[in-house]
Amino acid sequence: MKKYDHLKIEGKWQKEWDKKKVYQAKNAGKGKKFYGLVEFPYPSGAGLHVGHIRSNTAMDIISRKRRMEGYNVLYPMGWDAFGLPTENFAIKTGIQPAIVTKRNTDTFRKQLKSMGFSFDWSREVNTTDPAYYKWTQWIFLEMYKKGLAYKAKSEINWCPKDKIGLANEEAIGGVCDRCGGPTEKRVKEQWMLAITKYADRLDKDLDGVNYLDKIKIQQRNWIGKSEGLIFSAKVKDSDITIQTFSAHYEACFADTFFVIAPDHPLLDKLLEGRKEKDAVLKKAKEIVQKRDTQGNEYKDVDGVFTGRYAIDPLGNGELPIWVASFALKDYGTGIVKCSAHDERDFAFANKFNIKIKEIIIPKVVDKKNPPQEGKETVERNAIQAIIINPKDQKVLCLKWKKFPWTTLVVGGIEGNEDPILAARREVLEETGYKNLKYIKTLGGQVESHFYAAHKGVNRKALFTAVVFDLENEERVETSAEEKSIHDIHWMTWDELGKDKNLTCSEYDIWVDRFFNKPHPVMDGVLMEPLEFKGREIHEVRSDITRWLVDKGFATKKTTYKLRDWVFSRQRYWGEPIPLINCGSCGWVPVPVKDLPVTLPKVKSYAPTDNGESPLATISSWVKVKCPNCKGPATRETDTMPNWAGSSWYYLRYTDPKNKKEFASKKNLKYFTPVDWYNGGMEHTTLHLLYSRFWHKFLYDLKLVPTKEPYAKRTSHGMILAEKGEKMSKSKGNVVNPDDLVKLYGADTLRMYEMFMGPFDQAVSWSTESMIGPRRFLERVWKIYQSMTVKNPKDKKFLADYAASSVENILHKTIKKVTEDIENMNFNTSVSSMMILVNEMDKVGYVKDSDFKMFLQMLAPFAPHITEEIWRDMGEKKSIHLSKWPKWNKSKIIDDEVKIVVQVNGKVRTEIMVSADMDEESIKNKALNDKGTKSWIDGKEIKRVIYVKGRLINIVV
RNA sequence: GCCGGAGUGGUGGAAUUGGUAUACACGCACGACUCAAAAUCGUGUCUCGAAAGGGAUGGGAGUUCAAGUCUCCCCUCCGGCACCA
Repeated sequence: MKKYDHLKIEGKWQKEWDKKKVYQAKNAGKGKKFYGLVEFPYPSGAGLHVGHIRSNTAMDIISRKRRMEGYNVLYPMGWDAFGLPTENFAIKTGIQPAIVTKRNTDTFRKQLKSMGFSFDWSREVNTTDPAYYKWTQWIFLEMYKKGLAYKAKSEINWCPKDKIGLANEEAIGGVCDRCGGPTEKRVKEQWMLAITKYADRLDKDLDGVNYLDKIKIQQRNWIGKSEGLIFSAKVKDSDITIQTFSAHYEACFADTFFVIAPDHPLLDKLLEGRKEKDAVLKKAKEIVQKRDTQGNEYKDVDGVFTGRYAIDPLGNGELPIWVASFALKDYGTGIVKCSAHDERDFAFANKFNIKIKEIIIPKVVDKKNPPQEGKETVERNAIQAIIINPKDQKVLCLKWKKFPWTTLVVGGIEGNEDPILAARREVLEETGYKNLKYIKTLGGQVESHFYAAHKGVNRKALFTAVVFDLENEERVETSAEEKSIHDIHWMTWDELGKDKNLTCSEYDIWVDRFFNKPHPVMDGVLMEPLEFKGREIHEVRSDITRWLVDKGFATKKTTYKLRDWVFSRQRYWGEPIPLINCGSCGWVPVPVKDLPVTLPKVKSYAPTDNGESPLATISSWVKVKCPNCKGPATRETDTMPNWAGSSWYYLRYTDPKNKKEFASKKNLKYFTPVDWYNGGMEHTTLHLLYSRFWHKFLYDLKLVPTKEPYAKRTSHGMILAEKGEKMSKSKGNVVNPDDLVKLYGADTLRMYEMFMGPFDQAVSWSTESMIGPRRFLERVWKIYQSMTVKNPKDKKFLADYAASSVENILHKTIKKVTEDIENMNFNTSVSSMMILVNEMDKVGYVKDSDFKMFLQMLAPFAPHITEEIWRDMGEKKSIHLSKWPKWNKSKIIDDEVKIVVQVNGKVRTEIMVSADMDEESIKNKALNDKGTKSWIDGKEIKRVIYVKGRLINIVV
């Protein structure tokens, strides 16, 4: 028997596929096309990661299946090769980035080829290739011409020790990634791309694409669309008008103060000539500094009064304007109108004793005695009296005799009666205590809904809680009637809260208010404006919006969290920004005929002392003639971020060698959109959003045929190291795929990565477990080698075979694998193929036509071993160009089915019935089965439930 | 804090979407082959119980003939965002 020599087999077929161009896509082929895409890797020095293999194998399986289904498949690969690690390596070693990149991409290519991926290598692209980045620059200039690229001041992270601008990921927590020292913010003029102009479409068009829900949700959160209102307010004693943005404005009549961001541009003007100016600005600066250095850790409620007031547009008078730590200059208008009905505003008002006004009252529904349908609802104002005995701090409670109720003293307010008087009266009537000292009223009213069983009506009560101290025990005799209703008890707050019969849904509210633990009311019933009085806050929004706008109080406004894209980097290893700065003409685009602006060679790759790109040191490159006026001018020395090249690479694959356009219309029309794009969740908010933005821009220029670049987007889970931590060089837990390919083979590695767990979830690596898929492939190999009957004509053999389960399981497996691949359930397709192989092994023989179908189904997973056996069986053409097997319905149907018999939901026995037996007969058979008898004998059978082809449940 | 996702044997995980919980695989134990080991093959492997039976899907309640799956509350872990008005 021949040994399964994976090294020999895999090398042989990889060469053959290359030679025969098996995986090359045809430009504008006639038939149906499929464009499968995986994120092109950054060719780091560390080489291919097992995570790359997971994603690439998945799309490889899908692409291979599509090919076998008759599609013209484009499954390309390339290099996202600009970036920091290469540049930092160059700074350290002096080796040119281009040379390092060449070296790394060669390694990656070799590794990817050794995995047997069906990439069309004739379409390889590289973002650092001038022939590629010519078009990156070209698209940028188109954006510039349309006003989407502009220069603005922006903050960068700056390390004063290394004198270098740092990317955000290099300055996490305000610490320099290189030297560990503190970083600071520096304001620099930077090129920006106006992605916010596309924010609405980037949000809305998600409706039309097939992305995983979690991806859409993350993108939507990132874009952060929020529909709200703008209020304008005149500042008192000045001609300034401030504007505020609110998204939650239902309670805007409660607003009692304004806050402005400490770094708001208007702050200076607001303070002009005022005595508070210096103190306020000092405080504001302090807050901004804390924010910068502490980042997300900074959560202090802090602020200062500006000394100025603005006139409330809703007629609530002059409201103070404060500087507040939580106000952000870049969101909304940077100024907020604040009320007690917002958590942050409330905390701020509390801390600085700013007057508040509450216009939402809480609404509670008694869960024990909920309002009953069909009963009349009686509305009234009422009190709850909280009588405290100062000796032991116990609370006066009533235990009802006819009902299982424990309550406070409760009673209605009559007419225009004062709540305190009403409370005194009720306490006297119900308990006889007459000497009470008024302490306080617990906040505003609470709207309470319950069924008053003693009165037989539903009640909507507006409760006010009034607190008294008991001065002494002196009581008047209460009426016999009162005595028959309830007993008096004194309980601590705690005892009361734990009382099973407590009938007071307001209890938690009273406790919080009593012990001065105020929290903002966010939900409940609106009291102002009068037009909306009594309505619940969560259902009033659309009406109150219309009302506020119609009355001219406010105007509608939509804001986004998404910010414009900072597009400049003061780095060497990126696409030069193709603009020229001319003293007389301003910024002038490099003429298209002069593109690309290529990177010159430099001596040092480190940024200059003042934070400029190293390109700035090469005066021969920087100094140019203005393309416009021919006068002296200088080149922009900033480069693009590495998100630039990846924003459109999928377009270049369709026509990678085109010198006249970034891709021909014809090819774009045929191949785009990408039918299926798989990648990591870490690219959901940046790369995915950026490339959608570029694509939409190109669509507006009518340069691409679709609104969206990717029809479908899925994502893979991360592969973690054995202990469940991230793989990283520093932890030394990185798995090297090269070793595994040598030891077990690419087919085994591919199978293992598909088998190890659900594709979309994170899994821990386990080299030990790889032996499973390896054994599986060896078993496949062995079955083929020992398969003796090749062309069976022997009737007895055919009859035996038909009686065996191989054929049945084979067709079931084809069905399962066919469906599983579409849903990326690779782990279960592998396990079902394992079950099939175990069966073939057990039976001991298999028809070769059936074995071939099995090989075809396995081919996308393990392309080498299947090709080897396929050819050895006499096939002349590649298995990967053969037709995807179809399952035969009639072979899936079982003649006999197993029915589980349950008694009262517990499995008691199983019966075998023929598939066409009718329900009645099956039920009878189950009831008379001896396994069932002992469980149902002498018991009344109440119901028999039959689930077709599955089970019978006998209820006794 | 907010938004996602998850919690099932010693381990990775399955479960036709409400219908036999633990498929498949790893590991482990025992056996066969072997002078021996490796590899391979076979048997066993949630738990209590001698058995009959009972109990288990993070915890607690509920709906149902039937719950890993649905509903409510709570706990833990992972990912993303984080003062977004």
